[in-house]
Amino acid sequence: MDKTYEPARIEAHWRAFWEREGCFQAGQHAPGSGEPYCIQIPPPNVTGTLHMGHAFQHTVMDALIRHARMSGKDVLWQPGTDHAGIATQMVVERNLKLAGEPTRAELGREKFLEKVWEWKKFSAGTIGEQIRRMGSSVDWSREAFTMDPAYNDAVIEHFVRLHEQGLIYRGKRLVNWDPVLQTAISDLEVVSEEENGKLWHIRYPLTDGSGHLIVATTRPETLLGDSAVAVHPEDERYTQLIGKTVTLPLCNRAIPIIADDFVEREFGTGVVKITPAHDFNDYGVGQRHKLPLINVLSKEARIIEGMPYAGLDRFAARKQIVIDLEAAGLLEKIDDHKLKVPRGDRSGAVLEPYLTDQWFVDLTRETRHDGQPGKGGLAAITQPALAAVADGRIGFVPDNWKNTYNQWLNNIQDWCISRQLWWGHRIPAWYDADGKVYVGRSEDEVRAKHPHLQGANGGPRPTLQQDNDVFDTWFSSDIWPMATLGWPQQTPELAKYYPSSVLVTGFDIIFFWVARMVMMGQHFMQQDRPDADPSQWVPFKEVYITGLVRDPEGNKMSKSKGNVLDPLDVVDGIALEELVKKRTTGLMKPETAPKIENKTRKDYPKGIAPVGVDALRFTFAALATQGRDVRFDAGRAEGYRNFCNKIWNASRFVLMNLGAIDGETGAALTPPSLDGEVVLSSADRWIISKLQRLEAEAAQHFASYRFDLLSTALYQFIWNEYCDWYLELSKPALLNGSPEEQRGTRRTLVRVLEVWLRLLHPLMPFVSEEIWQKVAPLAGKEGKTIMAQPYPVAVPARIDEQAEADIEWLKGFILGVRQIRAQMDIAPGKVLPLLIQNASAADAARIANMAGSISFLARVETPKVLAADEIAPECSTALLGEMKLLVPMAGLIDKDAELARLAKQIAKLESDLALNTSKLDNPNFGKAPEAVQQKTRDLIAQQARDLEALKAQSKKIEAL
RNA sequence: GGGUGCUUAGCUCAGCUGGUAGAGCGUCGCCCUUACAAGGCGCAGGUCGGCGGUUCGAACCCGUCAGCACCCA
Repeated sequence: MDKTYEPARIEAHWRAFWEREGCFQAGQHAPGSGEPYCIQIPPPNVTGTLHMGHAFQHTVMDALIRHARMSGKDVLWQPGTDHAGIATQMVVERNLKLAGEPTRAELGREKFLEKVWEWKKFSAGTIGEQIRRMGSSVDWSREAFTMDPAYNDAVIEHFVRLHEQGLIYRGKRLVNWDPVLQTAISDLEVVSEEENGKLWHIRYPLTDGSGHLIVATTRPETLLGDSAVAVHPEDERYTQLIGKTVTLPLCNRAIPIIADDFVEREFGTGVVKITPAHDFNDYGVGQRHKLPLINVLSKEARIIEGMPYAGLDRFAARKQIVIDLEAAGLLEKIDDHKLKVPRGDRSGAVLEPYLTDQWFVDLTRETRHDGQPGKGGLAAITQPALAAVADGRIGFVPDNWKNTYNQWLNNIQDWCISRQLWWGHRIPAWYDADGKVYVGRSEDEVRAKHPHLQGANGGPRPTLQQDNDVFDTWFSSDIWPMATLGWPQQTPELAKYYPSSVLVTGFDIIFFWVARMVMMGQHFMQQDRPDADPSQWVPFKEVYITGLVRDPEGNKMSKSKGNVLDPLDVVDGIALEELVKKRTTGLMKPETAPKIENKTRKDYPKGIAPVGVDALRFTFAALATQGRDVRFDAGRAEGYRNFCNKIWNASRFVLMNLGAIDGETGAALTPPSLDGEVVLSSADRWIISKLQRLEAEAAQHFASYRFDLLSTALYQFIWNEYCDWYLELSKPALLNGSPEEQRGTRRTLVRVLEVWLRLLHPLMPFVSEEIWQKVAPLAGKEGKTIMAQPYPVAVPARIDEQAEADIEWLKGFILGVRQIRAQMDIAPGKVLPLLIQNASAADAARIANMAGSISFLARVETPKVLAADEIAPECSTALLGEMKLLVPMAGLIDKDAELARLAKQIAKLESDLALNTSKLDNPNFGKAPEAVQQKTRDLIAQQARDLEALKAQSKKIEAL
């Protein structure tokens, strides 16, 4: 064993070993129930790389998975990636541009898709490598991709079935249109932020020449498509005008003045223009008042042919229209105005409400949209999804996230699932020459279903044209839990692993993904398993919502902000200059580079030190509190790297003391046998007892997903109990104990170590495996890998309260001496004489039993217990219960220093005592439970006794 | 406008059903003590955002105010 912990070598070795040995594959299990346990990875976008958020969630999932595997479950951790339609298409287009290759349009659909597949192959490899390096024990043999042929079939199947059930419709609706990407996007992909704009006040002359109305608008260019102007029905300023018409400026069309109570009287002039084809509110007004829809924009957001200003971009048109209105004397005024501008979350382009034909999933109707008998989407999909959480078949952790889920489902809109992209699942709909649409699993199926499409009497078949569009990516990941297990085939895997045990994901995709998986999973599995318990319909039993990883200032990490970290840069370390370079190259907005550089230099002045995978994983676990933000702190990761080093060295100590390695060289030796009689000391029994408590705690924290508490418990036990105390206590025992005692201590050293390595394994797989391999045989354990060993379970019978009390007493004893030593500036190596006054019989027995430990740890001579009538010399004092620890001052301790030390203790004790006394003096304290009262009385007695002792001591010294 | 959180030591955060506030990192002092200086030992540091209420007792429950954050419209 090397003298220092070097993670890189260890990690590479065991990663290869585990995969070679097939340790991650589903269907195998340690001795136990073999009950299925399944997690499906939230599939990362195939184009990207793993970021800190992925690494965090993968840490959590891998901990759960390794814990389940060690607990004897039949474990499947399903990996895979998502084709991420828009994102991927954008990335590939950008790459083509950077490489100076032909554009998407120039390539054409087929050639372009070849390019995307090339990129996918490369990118998926990177992601897979990252997942491997983090030690994630996913079953690679089952890796899935949302564009795999089988997965594709599942996507088509779920669309066709929904269509057959009347839950899909195609319609001309106003959708969010991205004029840059030239596709529709769903409400969820719209980001609205307040921006500075203008409010133009425009005069609309009354057609009868009796004056004009002033209309306030933020979008003057849409005036070309106005169908009406509207006022509030109770707005007295305008009531007499309702029903008249105004003449639309620049167009000379007469449009009606209508009344609708959606108009806010306080906004602008209280008169608004109504443009039903270019505004969501106006669309509703148009429906209510049967107004014509006048489209004025093309897909690129230019004014269309046949309109004034034809060919002008929307913003150019706005400028020109304002100029022309001004020239015509129709512009009343221009105010500054803040407004919410909707932008596409991918392109950043200002979106247009745009009238196009799109496919929708009905989620809002009680009955079928087409009037056929049967349930509509509200009854068939949305309400059952709400019920699954309401009746507890799906639980959220933390629980309050169900509010977010419910709120969204209660206000849901129909889902626009078509996208005008090339990369994705092409919509299985075909159009005949008349534009009539047929939906089916394939063109053949469509023709088979409709005899008139087969060609009469062997004549030519009518041509069919497939829909050019693809599905929204989320309309394929919504069946991830089913499709990765083989659905729509009823496979054994689907039978065994569906529903999965838990979904681990961030709160930001509760709507996008979680809710939609529940909707679809339940809808289809209810149909496939009509007789099963409803708990078998949902896609997962629990949803564990993690926080989002943020930078040290609490900002969300994003490439554009330049504050992203590659988890592997934390693992391997990265120099500042390299990190700056990484963050400032390939930016969408190169002008932000200086700012990013400054922030990087501020956040990581020395770069990032390498910590290894185990330390990073442990850091994530420690940060996995129930909050919604996780601020990543590289210093914390370094702290846990040190923890790894501690583990490493503690293990070296154990192996050395068992004769299994050479202390100097670290070379392996043949250790002497530990067989034979053993005697366990208080310390041995104490650490075994503490271990039981740790095991119980670990079980509890896994059950409640409290990885922060789990990591703290492990850290405390390993460092503060096992290393700080038990290893130290073992030293005198190994030096001076009888053969039986030595054997007892050696055995306890190695067995307790072997157990906590297993406890630690789900969080720190590499270092625990590396050490376990060496330690296990000495602890009488055999096995190929720690991965397949049982996760330790507490044995309550091994809790030893007597030993625990003994060691707590010992710790207090040693602390007392150490405090005197440190506060009196006595050299640590100096062996002190020690007198004991007022020792009870129990104290005396403990002193006798643990004399070796006391001398070694406190660096004192054998304590001399004074008889009741014996007079002590002048001493520095520490109290332990009623017993006094006395270090003679002669030649060691300064009188004033001791007085100052005592005074401080006295002051603290006095204030504590006053507090407790006043509590007890409260006449109503009698209402408190007896146990609480007794505890307070005991405490007061103790404090009073200590106070008296210290005061007496102080007086005595003062008198010197 | 509707909703959900947050405010505890210099920093990042725990604090279970209300019973004299905890951890890690950092700071300070002493130490290269034969597993570990990526270490050991010890100390310091908080009127738990403000105010009010319930209670014998409030970081915790209720109300209110202030500040911050996020989501939805």
